[in-house]
Amino acid sequence: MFHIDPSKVARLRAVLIGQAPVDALTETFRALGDPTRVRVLDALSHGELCVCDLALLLGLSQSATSHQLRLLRALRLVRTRRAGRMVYYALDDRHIVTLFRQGLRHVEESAARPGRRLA
Amino acid sequence: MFHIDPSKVARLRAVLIGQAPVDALTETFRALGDPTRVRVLDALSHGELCVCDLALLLGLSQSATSHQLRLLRALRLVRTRRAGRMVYYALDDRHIVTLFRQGLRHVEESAARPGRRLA
DNA sequence: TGAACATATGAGCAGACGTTCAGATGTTAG
DNA sequence: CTAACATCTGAACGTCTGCTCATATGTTCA
Repeated sequence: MFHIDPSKVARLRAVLIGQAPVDALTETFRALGDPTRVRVLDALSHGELCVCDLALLLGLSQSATSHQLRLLRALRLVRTRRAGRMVYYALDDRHIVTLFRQGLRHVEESAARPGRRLA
Repeated sequence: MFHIDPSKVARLRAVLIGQAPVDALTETFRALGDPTRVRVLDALSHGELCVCDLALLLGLSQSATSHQLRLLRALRLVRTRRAGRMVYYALDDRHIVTLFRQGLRHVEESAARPGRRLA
């Protein structure tokens, strides 16, 4: 394989982020890269919800909802509050909403431009 | 399945974002949810690169690099500039960098807190 | 305690994803 | 034109993902 400018590549290596941040970023974005989880976070951005109401809202089974919430919790995107047998889920912090809204801004602006898609 | 507050759920339905924004958001975040693509965008945030140098930088085959760039281009995250036989890729707009950096801020702050993980 | 309830979790499966491999496309130089 | 080159693309393959199903955990109330 041929390369135009190996010295530029060498210089870049020193600037790029390391494996740990890459992996953390990937995990976070991957969590947001699923329609169900996007809808979960959108719903929770309006306030906490118990698992059963969230399941009703999204038209999901209780099990599927719980599995997704578990994943989001492991990534610290949501946190829980127990109230008797119910468990209420909420966004972990304002950072998540910011990230979410920034993504929305991108897709809205992107949709405004003429677009080509994959086959 | 039982539900605590169906009326709250009904009220929420009117506020949630629709399917088109959900899908667009999902697509965008999913594109960022892969370590290879995270590294591609990180690299391109420092300036445009041709496919071969990008492949060298990331230790990927030319084909794998091209496939990923194609995906990123379809999502309007990167754009191309042809110069002879070479094709240079660059981030499509500043929005992408913002989204990327906001994600970084989250994972850095999140890493600072004590964390629990999945099994 | 025991029954009912709300949620959590493990196994299994169909579909999606990222890579490699082989070959196509489009460009430059002779 | 042909040869060399840089990139693109389709097919195929192993892996990962998100769901369902069945069951476990932990709570409340009689």
